[in-house]
Amino acid sequence: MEFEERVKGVIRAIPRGKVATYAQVAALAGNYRAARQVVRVLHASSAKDRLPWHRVINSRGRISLRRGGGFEEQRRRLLEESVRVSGSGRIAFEEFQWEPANARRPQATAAARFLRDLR
DNA sequence: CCTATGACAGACA
DNA sequence: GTGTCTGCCATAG
Repeated sequence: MEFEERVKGVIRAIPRGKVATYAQVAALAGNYRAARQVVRVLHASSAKDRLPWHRVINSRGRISLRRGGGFEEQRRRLLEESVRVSGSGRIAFEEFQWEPANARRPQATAAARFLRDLR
C-alpha cells in the first residue's frame, strides 16, 4: 500500500508536456524493479484517482497501449499537451522525458543497469 | 502459504 | 521493424 501511494504521487508529479517510463516511475517511487506494479496501479487507479496516466510510457519511448485499446486516447491526450507523438506512438525522450529537479539521472534504464551490475 | 495478475524491461532471434 | 522468452514483484484472493 505504501509503495502504491508513492507511485501515485510520482505519477501526479509528472508535469504537463512531459512523460516518464514505467520503470522511471517505479524507481522514483523507491523500487526500480517494480515497473509492473506501476502498471497494476494504473489499472486499478488511473480512473478512480484521476491520474495523468497518459504521461507514462514504456522504456522504448512508445505508447504501450494497443490500438483500439487506449492507444488513440493516450496519443490524443499527449498531443493536447503538445507532446509530439508519431503515428506509431513514438515519443522523443530527449525532448519530452521528465527529469525531476532533484533526482539526477532519472534515466530509469541506466539506473537499473547500474544497480544490477552492482550485485 | 500459493497462485494469478499486469499498459514492464531487456536480451535475443 | 517484429516476436518470444525470462526475470521481475507488490497486491488480491
